[in-house]
Amino acid sequence: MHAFEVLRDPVRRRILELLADGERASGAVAEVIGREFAITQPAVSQHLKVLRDNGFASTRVDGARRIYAVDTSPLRDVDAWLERFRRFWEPKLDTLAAEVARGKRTRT
Amino acid sequence: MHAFEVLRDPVRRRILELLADGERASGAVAEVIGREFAITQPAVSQHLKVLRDNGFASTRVDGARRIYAVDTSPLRDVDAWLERFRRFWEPKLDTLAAEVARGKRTRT
DNA sequence: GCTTCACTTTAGTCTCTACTAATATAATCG
DNA sequence: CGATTATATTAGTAGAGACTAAAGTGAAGC
Repeated sequence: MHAFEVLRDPVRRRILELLADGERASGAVAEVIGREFAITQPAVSQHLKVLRDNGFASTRVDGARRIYAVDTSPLRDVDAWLERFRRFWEPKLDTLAAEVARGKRTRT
Repeated sequence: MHAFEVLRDPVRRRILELLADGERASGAVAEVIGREFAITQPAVSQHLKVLRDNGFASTRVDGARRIYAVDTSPLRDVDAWLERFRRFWEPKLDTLAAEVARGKRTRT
């Protein structure tokens, strides 16, 4: 599944925002998301599965809990796709700045 | 419609890539896309409409032709959303470089 | 060892969307 | 004007996917 298809769903985007602030147990995510979007715990679990299956999140077992952490590699793909459009809104960067902005390391 | 919902479709992403290289008539887009994705002209026209309606493209009339140009403002929203995740893959930039990378103008 | 808690998986439904075929509109050309 | 070219719109359909309810799995507590 393509990164943009995963990110299409507002619930999944919100889950990633939560995880960006630090890892959380499935139940903790379900509690917040369930409240914000009025969906059930299984629904949240299904979204977590999509995120897992597509490399957006990883899990760690802690007793009966599953701790989720964000994995940003697919987001980098999105960032890379945007690359070709950035010149439309970052037109005036000089060469060095452009290099840096493009993520090309300037020193080790 | 949210930017990610628009970008979810690979056809629409490809159209934006084409338009990023320069404006094109609807028919020219339909010709390339129709060949690459094996879909009809009306299907491409419908995708162009979605892009128009959501601010990803603008049109100019040229006789019987409609010339499409990319409009990147919604892509900037995507870029902005990615912002909070960038620290995961751009951890070592010094302050100045980070400012530049973030698009905050350093002069003027 | 049974009950409870934390979470996932499955089955079924309903809505949404991308598509084709057909039709409409509107400019150009003979 | 009538035919053709360029493009958009409409109607209808099939498939995808997000949800709920219910059932399954497995660790923890008494």
